[in-house]
Amino acid sequence: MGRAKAFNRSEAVNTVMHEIWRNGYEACSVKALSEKLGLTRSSFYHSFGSREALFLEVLEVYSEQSPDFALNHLDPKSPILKEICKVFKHACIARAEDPEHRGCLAINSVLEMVGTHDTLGPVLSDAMNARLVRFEKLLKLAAIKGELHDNEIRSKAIALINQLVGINVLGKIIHNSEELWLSTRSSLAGLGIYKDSFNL
Amino acid sequence: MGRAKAFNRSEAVNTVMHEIWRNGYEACSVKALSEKLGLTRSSFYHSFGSREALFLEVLEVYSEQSPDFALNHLDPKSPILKEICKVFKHACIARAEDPEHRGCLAINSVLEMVGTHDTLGPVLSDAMNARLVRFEKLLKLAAIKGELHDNEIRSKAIALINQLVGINVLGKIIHNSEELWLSTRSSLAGLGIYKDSFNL
DNA sequence: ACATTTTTGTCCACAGGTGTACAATAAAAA
DNA sequence: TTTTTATTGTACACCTGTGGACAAAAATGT
Repeated sequence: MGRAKAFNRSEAVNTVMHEIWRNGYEACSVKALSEKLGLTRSSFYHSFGSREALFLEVLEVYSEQSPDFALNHLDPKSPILKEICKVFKHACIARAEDPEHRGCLAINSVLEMVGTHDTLGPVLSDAMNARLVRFEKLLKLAAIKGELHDNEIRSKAIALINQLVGINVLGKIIHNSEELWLSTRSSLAGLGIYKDSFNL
Repeated sequence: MGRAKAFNRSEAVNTVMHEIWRNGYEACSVKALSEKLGLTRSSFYHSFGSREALFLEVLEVYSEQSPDFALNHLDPKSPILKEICKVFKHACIARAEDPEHRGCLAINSVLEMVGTHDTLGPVLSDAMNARLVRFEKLLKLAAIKGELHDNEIRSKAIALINQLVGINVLGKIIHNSEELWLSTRSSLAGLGIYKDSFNL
């Protein structure tokens, strides 16, 4: 009953994700995306509703494959700080060694749309804040477990986001993951989050 | 001899700077800029040659009023680290308290164009690298003067750029300059660059 | 064969943008 | 007044984009 879909939806979302990642949201017109997908514009609108709706779908998929996704399902028994540091090292490698140096889709989008796009701006801003809150919770947990001094937790959480943002932008300029990581490690060590015993 | 210019060129460049700062380069079409300036498109092309040429002019003007411009003409006899920290505090205030939360024009442009714009991308990337080299020189000088350990200078210079980038992006999310500065101060202290005696 | 659903092709009317060209007008100095 | 330059108005030919409409074609299960 009924014709089968000719294209794999999640594959299409993935393709669009990479297009927006590479070129930014505004640079990806419905026409351009349709052509990339091998669809007509009519089919595009029929399948995805609108470019904005598709972006939200893309953002969800992206967040699940982002370097810091691991922090969402952290075992409370595991060494929190070490896991955080691992994520940062992973981010340095991912950003500096991406042959296209695209940075992080979410952060790129924050820069592009917070303050200018009426509907997507707030969505992105909220997503960023959620990341901040997540770091705050993890650091509090680490403090309870005795891995960290319990002072300036909020400041340190902001510092972590700050560091992550920096890595994503600097990855476009500095293409040497080792250099990026050594600098990141210095900063994390300064905050009392990296410890030499981690050996990363 | 000959008609006098009806509009102040540097005033116009300033207006365009604020437009690009607010909305990004690509969002500012020649038409939009011309209208903002109260010129026809013909006059625009006649006066500025092209949008790209005008952007380069804007970038130069911007860099001279950017929070970190002070670091270009630093008296070698002054306390280097303290001056650097002052610039960072100034940046926190400027970014968080900007009612429009535009961040830094140069960094926004890096995000928008490095990797996608053939001619402006490299210009922006080079400008960023120049900032990095400047921090490196300042830290070396500070080390010679005994203000700083002379190890990991390059890493620390990268960390400074990283911090500056982070502030510029986070200013779009965190609108509390005190919070931003306290976090920045923690990071700078961790790197051995901020010292309590600075009292900032 | 049939009903059903997806996908296509092709329109529409519209808004916005590019770069260039050229004649016309305005303002200032010689 | 004349020369010189700045600025305007207008036109061109073109490309890209939006969202929606509708009939036609293709592919599938029953």
